[in-house]
Amino acid sequence: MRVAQVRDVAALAGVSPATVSNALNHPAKVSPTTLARIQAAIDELGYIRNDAARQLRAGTNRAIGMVVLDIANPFFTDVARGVEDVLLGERRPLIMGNSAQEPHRETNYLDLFEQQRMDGVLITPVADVLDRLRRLRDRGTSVVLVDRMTRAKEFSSVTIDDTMGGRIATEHLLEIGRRRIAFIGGPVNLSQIKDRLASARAAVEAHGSGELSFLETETMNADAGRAGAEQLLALPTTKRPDAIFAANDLVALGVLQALTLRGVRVPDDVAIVGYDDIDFASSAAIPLSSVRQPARTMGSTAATLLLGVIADPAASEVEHVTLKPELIVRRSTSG
Amino acid sequence: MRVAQVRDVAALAGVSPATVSNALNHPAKVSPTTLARIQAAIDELGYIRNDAARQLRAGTNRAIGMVVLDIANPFFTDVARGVEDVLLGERRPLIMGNSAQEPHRETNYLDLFEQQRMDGVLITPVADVLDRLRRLRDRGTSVVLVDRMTRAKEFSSVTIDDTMGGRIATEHLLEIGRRRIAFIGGPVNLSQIKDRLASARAAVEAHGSGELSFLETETMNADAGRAGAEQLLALPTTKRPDAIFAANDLVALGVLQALTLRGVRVPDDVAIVGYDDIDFASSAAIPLSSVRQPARTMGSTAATLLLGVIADPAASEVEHVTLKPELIVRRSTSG
DNA sequence: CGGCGAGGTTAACACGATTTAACGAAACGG
DNA sequence: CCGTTTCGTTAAATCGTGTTAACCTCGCCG
Repeated sequence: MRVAQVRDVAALAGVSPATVSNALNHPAKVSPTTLARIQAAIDELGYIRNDAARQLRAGTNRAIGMVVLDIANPFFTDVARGVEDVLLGERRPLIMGNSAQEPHRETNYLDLFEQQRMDGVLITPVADVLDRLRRLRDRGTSVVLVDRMTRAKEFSSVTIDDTMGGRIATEHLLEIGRRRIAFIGGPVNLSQIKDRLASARAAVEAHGSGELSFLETETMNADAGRAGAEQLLALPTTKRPDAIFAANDLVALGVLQALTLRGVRVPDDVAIVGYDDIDFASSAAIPLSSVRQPARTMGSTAATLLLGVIADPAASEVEHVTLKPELIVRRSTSG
Repeated sequence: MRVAQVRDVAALAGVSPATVSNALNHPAKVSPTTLARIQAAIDELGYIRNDAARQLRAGTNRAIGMVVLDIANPFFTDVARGVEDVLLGERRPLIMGNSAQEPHRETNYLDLFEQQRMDGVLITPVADVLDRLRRLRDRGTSVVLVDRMTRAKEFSSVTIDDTMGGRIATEHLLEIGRRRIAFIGGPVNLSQIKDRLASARAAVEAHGSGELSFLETETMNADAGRAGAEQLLALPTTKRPDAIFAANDLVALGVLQALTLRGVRVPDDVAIVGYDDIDFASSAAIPLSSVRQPARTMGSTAATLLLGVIADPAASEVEHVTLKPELIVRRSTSG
């Protein structure tokens, strides 16, 4: 069955194709009566415009591409929700791709977005894709970075203040009387980890008493948390930490599980603070204190920033928004 | 800056545009030496083909669209991973949309996929979109249903055997000596829930002794689990269940949390079985027994099925694949 | 030496919607 | 009554690639 086209609609409505196009894209230019006739014809034929043709002629694709770092991590799906919130209002489709932290997947999606001549792209980069992003921009696709910043600062970005996050978590542990704090997470070449760790160290130092140890992991999932906890439990009792600061909630949940299974009381023996405040943090057997990252807000902010750049790529300044995290205290640090 | 086109590449390589097109799409038709010259020109200019033009001319969009029911549910992100696994190998981009169980979002994505003339669509429908799907198919877009089946059976589908899932979970609870089993989940008009509940009832009946109560919830998240558990705890001790079968792991985690906080011992006082075996099930403080759904396999199967239909829409029969779930026993049912 | 076939290349058109410039008709004022 | 403006409509050109049928150039064989 042949699919209805503009000229079919035009024929049925008794006007020319150009008028149909005007009706769809510039309704003000068409008289109300013909507008109604055209709409009726569209409904009758079930006409749906061919977006490829529209795109080719218009030279622009209204869709926004997003490369998510890890779709299995609730933090990033929350970010995506925030982006959707904004784009839906603008009637712009969101094309989401999952790089799963693999550079070749990331490249794949960038290729796709480049071929599609997208209006804009949001990305949390895995590999070094700066040159790719520059090329995208040169071709007319606006780019905003999410949860990452480049040194050169040539692209707008939205990040969350990790220095503050590390500080408030550590200060909280110190305030409830803990002195031997262990930080679990990694790898340390992630700027997020670096910042959280550094500010945790600074907080301990500023406090005067207490000490901070660091247990680096390769990944940040529950397995890493379990392994890290086991390692700490192997220490002689006097050396054992009385508080653990996990680099994210997945790690914290792993830690919590390992401690529980070994009969260590949380928070009495060991307090735990996580990071991200994913849904599961509050659903844990012992609800987890966590540094809440405004993930959804980050998504909506990034989308808004991107729309601004798209609206006027030349004029708009490069802008870096830093959002503030917030400590959510729950049972795991307040026996 | 003007973007390089086929004719620019052709000019630089000293051939005609048609030859460049042949080099890209039918390399066998072009001599190796000119092929090399063209490739060099492409690299030098950084040429990237305009997919809108390709699509318009070819009348087909290689991308596959997927409408995910709830991107915040790890079960569905696992399904998506399975789909990706297959499509990546075929060099077909996956365009993922999240309906978040809202009909208007679902419609939005279907509109998009229809305008884009996608080759294929995978969907876990929320609302009644059968007529939309039929129209898609009539326009040449193949459709495969994921985790759902229509009564009319006009579309291929992949589902998981919920009857079996309900049975094995219940039999397991009976085997470890539990007799008062409560099923928590809903809404009951979901065929999944209906099947799991019915087969749980059947299993209890077949066993001869024991009873099954049903606590319906409106949604299936941790909050619903917490609320349900509170309700059960309010019962007089003799009426309290000694086992809970939760309709999914999110509910089960909520139940586990509520019980733990109230000092109920799991599994000694109450055993818990969940459903889905999401990552967090094994990471819970008390690792959760759960009916594992082969989510990733479901995704890859659906994708494979879809590719088959796309390859030959006329010849291929409508096919329904039912995958078998598997019971994973952990601490929550094996003190 | 002429005809033939194969492989490689080319020119021209097609895809479906949008835009531009031109056009006709109605409305208006002098 | 005629010239001008306004509004709605139209024919034709355009976007960048893929395909088709024709074409050219060799090399080969009779």
